[in-house]
Amino acid sequence: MTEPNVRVRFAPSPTGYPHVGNIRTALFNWLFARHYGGSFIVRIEDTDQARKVEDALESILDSLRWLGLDWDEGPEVGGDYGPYFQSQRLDTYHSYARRLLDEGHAYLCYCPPERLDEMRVEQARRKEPPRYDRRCRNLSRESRVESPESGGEGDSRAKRLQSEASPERSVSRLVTPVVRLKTPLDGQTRFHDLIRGEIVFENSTLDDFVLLKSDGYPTYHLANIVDDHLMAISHIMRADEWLSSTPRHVLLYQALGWQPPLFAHLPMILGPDKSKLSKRHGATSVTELKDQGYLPEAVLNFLALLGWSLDDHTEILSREELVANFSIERVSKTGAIFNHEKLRWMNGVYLRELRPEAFLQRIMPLLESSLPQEVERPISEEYVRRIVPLIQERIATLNELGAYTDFFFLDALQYDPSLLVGKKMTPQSTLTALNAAREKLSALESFDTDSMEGTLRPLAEEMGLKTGQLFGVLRVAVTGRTAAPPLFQTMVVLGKGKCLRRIEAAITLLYRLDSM
RNA sequence: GGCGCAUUCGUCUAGCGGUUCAGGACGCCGCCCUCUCAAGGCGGAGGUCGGGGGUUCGAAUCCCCCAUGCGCCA
Repeated sequence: MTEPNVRVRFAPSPTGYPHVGNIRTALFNWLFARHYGGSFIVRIEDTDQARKVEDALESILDSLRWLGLDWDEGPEVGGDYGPYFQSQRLDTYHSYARRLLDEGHAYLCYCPPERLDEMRVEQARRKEPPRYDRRCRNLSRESRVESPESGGEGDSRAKRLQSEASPERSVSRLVTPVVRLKTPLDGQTRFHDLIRGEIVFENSTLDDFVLLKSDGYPTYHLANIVDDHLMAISHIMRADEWLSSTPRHVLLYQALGWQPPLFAHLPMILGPDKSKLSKRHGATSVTELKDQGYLPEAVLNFLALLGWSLDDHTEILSREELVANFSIERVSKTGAIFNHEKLRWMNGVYLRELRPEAFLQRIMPLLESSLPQEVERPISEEYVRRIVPLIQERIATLNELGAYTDFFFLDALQYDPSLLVGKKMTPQSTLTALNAAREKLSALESFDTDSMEGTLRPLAEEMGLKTGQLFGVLRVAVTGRTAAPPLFQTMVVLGKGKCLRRIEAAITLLYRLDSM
């Protein structure tokens, strides 16, 4: 606990569903904050109105809650540094843009989009980097007014916002300029990254980037810096992809006379093709993982290990252990491919670790919702409690529940009769075996595993069958599947009556199969 | 195109100059257990540490160059 006043933030845009990469970033920030007893802040970067998605915000917050990543300040909980929605902080951005303008660190740019487009096309043709040519950087006030291209349009609201930001109201009434930062023409901008060390950029490779857009909204750069400073953020932990824009941010901090926070750029989460993980790689949102039957504690553990490790052998870590051990020093530099197979394995580990009662509580709602219509509701908890020990170590995700449980609830089984005929067996021998087993079982007074085993094993021998052959036939008859929990235990749960009925049904099926 | 970052088994990673020409995990294969499937146990295949130069008595570990990948800039 050597870092006092740790304040970190997770700043998602509500433009889509909670991507695992973003949530992993949230997780690292949260772990860092909790490790040092600092604050974890959620700030919503909702200035891009065009890309806003309706339920995205709720979905993101739900994901955080699902994983148990609680925030100290932000939506729903408030805090001393609010508001925590950037769309409610426009005035703040405007005042800082104005200040930069007043102090000569920024200028108004009247270049219309068409000109910028042409410029880019031309730069691309000459294989030059696309950059703003600083045409408006040294314009006098008069020439701006007369600038022939400056007939920008825009809705009146945007103009109003712009005029608030502009000290030159007479000008801004005619056009809707953007505000650009006056980037140093030479020299270097350097900063220290906690994960990657010293990073240096030549200022000559930076252009005069936009701070305030013509619609009156700030760019990511401006809003970010202003908010991080005003919210007293101590460390910025964000994805690698922002590394390239960090020199711009540093320059902005300098222009505003502020001390920048510490930076730590996290490795990204990649798809199997090593490109940034996206929808086309399959399930990428935490919501989807939840729907696929993954446990939050497994996802948390898995995500923590994507880009961070404790040592050379620890794989399973609880939330508390993660908090206790997390450190930026052990964050790796390279992007990590999201490996579903490993997540599945880990989920199985967590599923098996659950106390039977806890496991029961997790699966009850799923059984209620996913079992076929014809199964009577409500599902009996008592009954499921007897099934739990038979399935808990056999499923790796909650979604695999159905395959292992439906036959416990169904009345009549649907399966391919040919499955009944085992290895090195014929329909005839199967039929004989089934009939014999039915007789033995129906004669049983106590329908328990020992009794069944005590009569069925000798029966197999009598009939010249391997136990596996006999049991296999019965398994299919009783469960409709070739892979199922242990036969006798399954039969005990099902009960004598149901088992005998199913064996009889199997015999009927075999007759039909035989006569075909 | 420019700039930046990265490069250890298929994948996640350990390794921070010598006790590691490389350890663990997932996945894969085999064996054991076993009525099937799992779980579990044991074992195996899989990396000339991207390539090339240095530095050093000694480098996966330090430096340089190249290649490749990714990201940002539109």
